[in-house]
Amino acid sequence: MTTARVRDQYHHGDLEVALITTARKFVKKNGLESLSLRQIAQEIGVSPSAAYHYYPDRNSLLAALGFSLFEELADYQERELAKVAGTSARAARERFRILGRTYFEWAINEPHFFNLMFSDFCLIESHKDQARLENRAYQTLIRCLDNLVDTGSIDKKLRASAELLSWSVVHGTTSLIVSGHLETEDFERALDGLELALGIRK
Amino acid sequence: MTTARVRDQYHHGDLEVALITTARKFVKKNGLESLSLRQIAQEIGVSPSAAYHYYPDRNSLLAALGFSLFEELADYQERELAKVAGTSARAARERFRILGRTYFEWAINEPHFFNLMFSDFCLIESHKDQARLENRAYQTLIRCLDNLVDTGSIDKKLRASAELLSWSVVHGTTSLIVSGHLETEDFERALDGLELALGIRK
DNA sequence: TCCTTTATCTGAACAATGTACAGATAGTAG
DNA sequence: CTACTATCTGTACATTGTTCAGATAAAGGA
Repeated sequence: MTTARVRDQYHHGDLEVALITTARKFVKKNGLESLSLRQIAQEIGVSPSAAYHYYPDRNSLLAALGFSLFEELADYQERELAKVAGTSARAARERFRILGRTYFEWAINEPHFFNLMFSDFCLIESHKDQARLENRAYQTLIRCLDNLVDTGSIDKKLRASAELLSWSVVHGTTSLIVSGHLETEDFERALDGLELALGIRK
Repeated sequence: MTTARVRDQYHHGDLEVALITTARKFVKKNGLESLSLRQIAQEIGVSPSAAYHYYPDRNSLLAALGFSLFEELADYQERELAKVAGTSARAARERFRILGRTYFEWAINEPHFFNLMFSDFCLIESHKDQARLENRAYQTLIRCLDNLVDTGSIDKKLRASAELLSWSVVHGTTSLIVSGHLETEDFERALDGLELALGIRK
């Protein structure tokens, strides 16, 4: 009976996570511009000023949501990567491809999330939690590239540049497609080109 | 005496461009989030509702500003490119480098502009003027890569992928640096890696 | 069990914003 | 000089983020 009495009570019980959850729902549907604290509060069934006990302002809520989305993306990527085990060259190449594809699909399926993650809102409290989140995805990429080196599938001369190139090609095409400057099919073309340029495929 | 009587008159005379000019000034300083139609109107010395004669809403004004910034960027790039003439391999490589660097510097110097250009606002009336603007920068890139092929500075096997790779690496690193996910120095490192991967430099 | 303290939320209020609309004003064409 | 049209004003309204004094509930100590 402790968890059931959530609504229509003076004390909500779990307002802090309810705020993010509801904000997530609104951003998913309508993007960040139209996100309203008052609508969120109304949806939860709480006063407009209740949110200010947990977040100093609207921007902070958006930032918190944004950072949680980085974790969601990393979770998704690791889940998909885990499906392809093995130490073969073929497996290493497929994991490299999956790493890029999951990033892209995440952005295509939830463009509003992608926009939030790389907006000014997720820049405020930078250089702290952010670096940790960043590392999680980055370490995955490094492991992936090391696998490719181990299986002799990548030009060793390019190993030092490969991380930055891979990340920027994947993020760059994704960003350009989401913002309507490239076509959806261009992503796979870019991945092909990247593998060619890195010597992963002949 | 026709151009002087601009302020404190019932008819402003050039409100349409004044709106964009003033909007430009505000976005440059404080970004898009805080841009207010009323502040713009006040700065120009005009009623809050005057803008609606030229733009149906706030988004349209931001879109118009955004598209004009694409032209500004293209102007800047072509101006800088023109400084390096010649058909030598060295000149071709330098132009390639300048093309990326101007894109990056533009974004670093005016991050708010960059954010607007690739925001949802500049996506509304897509597939029309946008394609034309896009082409202008894209044609410049193609000419640049053709020069590199002519001077034998680029791996012919990679020519087909080179456009997409170059554009996405430059835009990707720029976007990641502007949003605080990479360091400023990473841009030149990425360009080095790109030239290495494309066979432009050994 | 009662009382005090603390965390949590409400309610009313304020200034600022985007936008709509009826009307005023000024250039322009006849 | 008159009629017309483009341009801008003034007022109004709903909505927003945010503040702050106070109400309410939970927790802790006697």
